Amino acid sequence: MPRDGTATRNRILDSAERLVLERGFGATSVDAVIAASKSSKGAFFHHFASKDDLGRALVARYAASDIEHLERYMAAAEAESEDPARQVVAFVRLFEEDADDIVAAQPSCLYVSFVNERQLDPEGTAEPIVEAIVAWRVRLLEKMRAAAERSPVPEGLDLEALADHVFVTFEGAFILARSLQDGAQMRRQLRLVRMLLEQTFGVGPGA
Amino acid sequence: MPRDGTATRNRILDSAERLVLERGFGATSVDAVIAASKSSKGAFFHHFASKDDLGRALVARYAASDIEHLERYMAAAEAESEDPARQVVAFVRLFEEDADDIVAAQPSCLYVSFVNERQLDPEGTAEPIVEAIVAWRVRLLEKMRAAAERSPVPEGLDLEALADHVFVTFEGAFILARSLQDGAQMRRQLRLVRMLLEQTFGVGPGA
DNA sequence: CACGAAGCAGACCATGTGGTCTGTTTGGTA
DNA sequence: TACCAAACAGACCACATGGTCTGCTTCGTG
Repeated sequence: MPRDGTATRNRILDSAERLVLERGFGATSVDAVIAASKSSKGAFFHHFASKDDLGRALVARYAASDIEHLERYMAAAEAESEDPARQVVAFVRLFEEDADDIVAAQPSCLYVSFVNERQLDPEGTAEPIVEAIVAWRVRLLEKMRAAAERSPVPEGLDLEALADHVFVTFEGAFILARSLQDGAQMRRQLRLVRMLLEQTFGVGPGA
Repeated sequence: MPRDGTATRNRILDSAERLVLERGFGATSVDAVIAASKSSKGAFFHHFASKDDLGRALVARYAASDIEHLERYMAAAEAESEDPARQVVAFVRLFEEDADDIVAAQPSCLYVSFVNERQLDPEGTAEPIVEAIVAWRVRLLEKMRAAAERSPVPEGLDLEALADHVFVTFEGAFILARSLQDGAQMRRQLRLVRMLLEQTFGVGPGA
């Protein structure tokens, strides 16, 4: 294996991700990506078969990082307490504490760009996104089910919907924050959901 | 005033809205809009100065319709009960009941397309969106404040965030539903939020 | 009924776009 | 050191796209 081209490939992916998060995938030209990553047409199409191929790679990488993030924070939450209810709350609190940094680092969520502009084949791009969503759902749902067994929850509460609601809040808060151009909205929404979860599972703010 | 061109203009707006909701604004070409609306280049640029101008008109119309929707359902909710807490719950329930129709009629929210692909001048497009968001916030916040005065809510609850959370859930649920290609997710998320609100403001499901 | 402007049709244009091709450099390997 | 494939650089191309222009049709009005 001659020279390692992974560095260039990652530079392209990084630049593309920044641009897509700001302007959307359709509005991001490959020329713009090339300019931002200080590479060339030759380099780009050496590493990616097409623009759509870049899109697939972007989503795959983003989703993988997302799942990794989920597992890391879930592990940290599990280290805080044995009680599944407190674990769920701690999990959301960890994201809440990082909310400002998250929004500052990325003004939007990559999923939105690709889910909304479905000019890519659904098979190739939707897959990693669904995988990530399901990962969040499964991980949170097992905690919530365990928590619901220990302390009673409201009659007819849809735990699966509640598990998904964390993802829903993330996506919605991104849009709210971006619309109002106020990054603090993410933190506020996450704090709210954390409190609703504390209330639902009967977990007080105390240690 | 010669012949009335409003009909053509509306046909263009309707077709454009459908296309943008499905493929995003950037991925929607004016040629596609012209074809879908069975009009012509001449007609298009007679009614709209540019593609961006169409975008502004689309957002303005959508936001106005959104606010109208808000007021209509809020009035219906107010007709159901005198209790502000029950009014809030009823308001969400009305959207919950229409959830399947809403998702079927529009696979996404127009706001997302324009907030995410900010290739339009922020001044022209962001304005109506912010206006609509604030309208929802103000309308729900007054109800929630009144409800919070009657029955105690959890300490430190951010009522403004809770008011915005309805909008956040809408936007997030659109993305969830579209990602999973399951329109039922909207209804489930709205039902969940309704139950969380019932719980928060101490309103039982009974009449 | 003339006429003028709004409404509309469609050929046409300039440019930006995704993608190709040829050529050059680089670095591991026999 | 000769060699070769990977890694790039950048000119080039075909085409889609946003936008213009000319001209025709329709209708309210003097």
